[in-house]
Amino acid sequence: MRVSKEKVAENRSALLHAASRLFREKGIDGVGVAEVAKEAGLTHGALYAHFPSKDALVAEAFSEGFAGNMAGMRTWAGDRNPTFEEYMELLFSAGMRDRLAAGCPMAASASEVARQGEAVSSSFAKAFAQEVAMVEAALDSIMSSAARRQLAVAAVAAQIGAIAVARAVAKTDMALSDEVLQATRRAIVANCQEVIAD
Amino acid sequence: MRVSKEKVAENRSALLHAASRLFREKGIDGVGVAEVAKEAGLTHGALYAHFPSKDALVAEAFSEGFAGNMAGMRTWAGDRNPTFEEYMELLFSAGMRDRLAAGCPMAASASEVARQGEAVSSSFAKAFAQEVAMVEAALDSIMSSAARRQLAVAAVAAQIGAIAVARAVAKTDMALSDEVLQATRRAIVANCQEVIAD
DNA sequence: TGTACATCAGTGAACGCGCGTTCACTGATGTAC
DNA sequence: TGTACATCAGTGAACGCGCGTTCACTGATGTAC
Repeated sequence: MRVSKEKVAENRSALLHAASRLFREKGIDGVGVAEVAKEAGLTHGALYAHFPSKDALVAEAFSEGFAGNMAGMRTWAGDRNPTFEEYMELLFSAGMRDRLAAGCPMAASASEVARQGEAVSSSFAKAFAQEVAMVEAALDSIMSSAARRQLAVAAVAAQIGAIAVARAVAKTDMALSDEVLQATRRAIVANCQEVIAD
Repeated sequence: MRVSKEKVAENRSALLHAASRLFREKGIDGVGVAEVAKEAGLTHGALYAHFPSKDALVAEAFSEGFAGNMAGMRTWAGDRNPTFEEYMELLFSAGMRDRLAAGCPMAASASEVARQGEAVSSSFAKAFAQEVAMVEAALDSIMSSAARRQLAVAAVAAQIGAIAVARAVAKTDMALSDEVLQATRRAIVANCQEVIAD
């Protein structure tokens, strides 16, 4: 039966949130449209009134999840201006590794995105650029803009790798998992300090 | 019909090679056992005479693929002793990004491994440790062993992230893809030089 | 060395299952008068 | 404001399909005598 315009928007949002959470948790191929719809309190048929295909849902859910993550980081930052080191401590923390469902969708899906369609790839690229911009803004203004850009790109790429590796080995070697986060963060932060010192 | 012992070993090897290649190319969930068996010149039923389940095949195929990749790197190194910088140039190259089927299985499956069983996680951890050891051996002996270890762990984790990100955005933004590889490699190499300079 | 037979890798049909997607239908919402 | 009706989000059965796994069967291999 037809539902109110408010309810339509609400359902669409519920579908995106459910999809975003489940894809991060179980992988894109690991979750069916029926499970997403059920999680949102709907049946699978209703999903196709909102999205033309699973692929379209994946792309939108990725943007949604990333936007939520960015908002979470802005909340964490509050009104103080976190330093680069503080950002890195957050991004490479055990909490980031362990919060799969609410964490960064880039780290959760990095290797899978390469096999998805262009819409998903484009969403990923946009999200990456946004996170780079956020990190760049936290970098000391002493640095040249080119150096800031390079360091921010390296920091975000390294973070995605470190989180993915830390998650992959967590099931069998927690000490290694912690070491990966710490070592990668220290290398990135040390490089930042070196650039400033020059 | 029964086949000779040599043929059995040959078929098992063909299954592992096909699985290893296909999983990297299409993802673990993206390839069925029938496709793997067909690629190896067998029917799907035969696969279960060699492996008790798909999960067991995945774990062994991962080890196989990683061993092949390590062997390839040793061939590339030859009898000269590549420097850390040379290793990084290889690991962060466009060729590494583009050679999905023959490239490093860690970068191809990083985010998927977190959702697999313990056998796969254990295979991943072993492979990671081996690559770290290889990179560590290339590091200047001036460094303390702790510093070498930290730098090698960071380098391999950052490389996995950079390759995964570079592949994810390659479909829509090749300039960004190239930039990610270059920026991450430079940050890691610069950090190495800084450690040496201290 | 030759023969009889147990072994078992490989075949291909079949299993139940969940996938993404479609569609006839329902009935409350929103709109035109 | 009240009524008649078109719209369309949501339902749930059904589609063909490929999945991982099982199993009765085949027949060449390997072995025991």
